[in-house]
Amino acid sequence: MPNAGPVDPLDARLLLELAKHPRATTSGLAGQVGISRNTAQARLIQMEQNGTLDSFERRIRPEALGYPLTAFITIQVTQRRLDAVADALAAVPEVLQVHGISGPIDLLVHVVATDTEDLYRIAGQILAIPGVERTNTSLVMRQLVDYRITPLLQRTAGNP
Amino acid sequence: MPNAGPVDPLDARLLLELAKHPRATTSGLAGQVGISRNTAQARLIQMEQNGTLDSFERRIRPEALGYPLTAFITIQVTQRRLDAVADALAAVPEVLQVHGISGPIDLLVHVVATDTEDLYRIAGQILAIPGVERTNTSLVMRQLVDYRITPLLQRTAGNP
DNA sequence: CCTGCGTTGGGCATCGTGCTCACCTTTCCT
DNA sequence: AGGAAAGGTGAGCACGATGCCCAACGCAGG
Repeated sequence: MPNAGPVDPLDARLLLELAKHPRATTSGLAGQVGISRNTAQARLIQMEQNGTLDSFERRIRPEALGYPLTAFITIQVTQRRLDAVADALAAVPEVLQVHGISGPIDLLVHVVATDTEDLYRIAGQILAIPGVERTNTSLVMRQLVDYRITPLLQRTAGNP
Repeated sequence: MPNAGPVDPLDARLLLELAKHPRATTSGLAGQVGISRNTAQARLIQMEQNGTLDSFERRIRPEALGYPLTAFITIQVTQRRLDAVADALAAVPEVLQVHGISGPIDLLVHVVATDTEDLYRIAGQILAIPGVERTNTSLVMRQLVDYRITPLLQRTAGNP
């Protein structure tokens, strides 16, 4: 498993630059951050391998693929069927991610859909999975804060 | 706003290759997909600009920054205070994303923390925001399905 | 004091990039 | 049918970036 990639301030500054300019070259990044190209290259390769960076899939917007609707479905599962339910969820293409969470609700499922009808179909498909007791679908109507991690990066970088 | 980037099967195949090899070169991708380098380059640049691709931030793992805990906090908000609450949430670095959702619960907040104590502090900080009526914190204990979008990509690519 | 470890600057051959062009095919419009 | 528009192709070219090597330096811990 990906061990904790201990990101030091130097790495953080490189990542901040990358967040601003995803297509920046290694040499360019080195210049911006003020380190030698060799060091920048070493750090980047290391980060790509030690689990600091997630899959490229994260950058692909479902909207662009024709799935403009996002919803979160909470699931209560018959105990001891968690893994079986997870497998069944993984078989649904529109399921992007499944979290096992604490509390009365067992699963939080991140799904996308082409339209409301499609979402209804997917919700039904999930409800039909053996072991699924109860579901609750919440449609995402607005992104009030878009995904960002720069605040934490700046903290690691020693925010100047 | 990013208009829908209509991803065609060719784009999808490029993205699938990129998902497998994030550091692949444009020339390499063109070879793998079986198109000319010129076309691949044009498609990639276009996707980077028309909103098909999300920010690079998405690929940075919070765990690597020293935030191994992930939680989802649901919030009920005093109506008409949504934007004010959203602004206050955006001021919390550990808040990665905020969704406005349908149903009795108004907001779904994605947060990370260094440990449980840290999470408790953040939850308290959120509860103290004027307009926040009720919160409910669910700790993510396991990723039952890791984020993936390849199933949808393969569908777009005309899954062979 | 000495030994690793990471950074540095230099250098080098190769490859990738960004860009331009002429040419071709397909599609759509008149 | 004719013709324009859009997108793919192969070729070419100058420049920069890449991957890799090495000797030297500063700094930490033993």
